[in-house]
Amino acid sequence: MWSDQFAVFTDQTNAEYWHDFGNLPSHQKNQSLRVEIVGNETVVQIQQYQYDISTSTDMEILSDSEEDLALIPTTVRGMNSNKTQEPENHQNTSNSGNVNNSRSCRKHGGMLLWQFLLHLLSNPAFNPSHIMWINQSVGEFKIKKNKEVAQMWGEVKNNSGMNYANMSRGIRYYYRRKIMEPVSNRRLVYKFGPKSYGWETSN
DNA sequence: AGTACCTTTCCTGATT
DNA sequence: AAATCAGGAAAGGTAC
Repeated sequence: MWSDQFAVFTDQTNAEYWHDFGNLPSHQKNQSLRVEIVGNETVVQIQQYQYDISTSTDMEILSDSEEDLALIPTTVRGMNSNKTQEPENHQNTSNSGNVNNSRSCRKHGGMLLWQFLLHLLSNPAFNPSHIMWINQSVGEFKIKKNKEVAQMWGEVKNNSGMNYANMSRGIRYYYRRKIMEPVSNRRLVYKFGPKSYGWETSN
């Protein structure tokens, strides 16, 4: 359920990135991705199928350093696409390019827990069935199927012993770091904090 | 090898 | 009563 829309790729420095194909139709999903650094630009090549550049002109590459989430100038090229463009003056359009929820991120020994939750929230396969926004404008969401979500988190981490108690402890450790903020008296409700990003509805 | 970071595991006690 | 929440303590895993 997870791997068919998820891919990991590396750049020339062997840094790993993950990419979530979001709502791309299945025939457009493919594991064959390549990343090159050209000048100050990260070029992502998607091979062996037509990638509709018009729906996702640039990829969001999120830094995992805590200070700021610089958007790395990025070009996505479908190798067989006729519509391949060469934007010489790339633009850091913050979220507007990700029409299909396509999303990628520099790896940090795998996805982080809060990014995993955000990923589920942006995927209609799991939102609202397993997890849903309560108030997205303030980052508040509810985990509806906590056991299933914890098990999925275990799949991501290759840990079959993961359960909700352990996963929620990880979330609680986010409070001190302001990645999440506590929500009192609301069971299974959590809230993203100022140190997380990517959930804001407007910039 | 050492450290920093991000959990994971286990726990006790409180709350719903 | 069972599930969930709060957070301490320690250990694991990864990256650098």
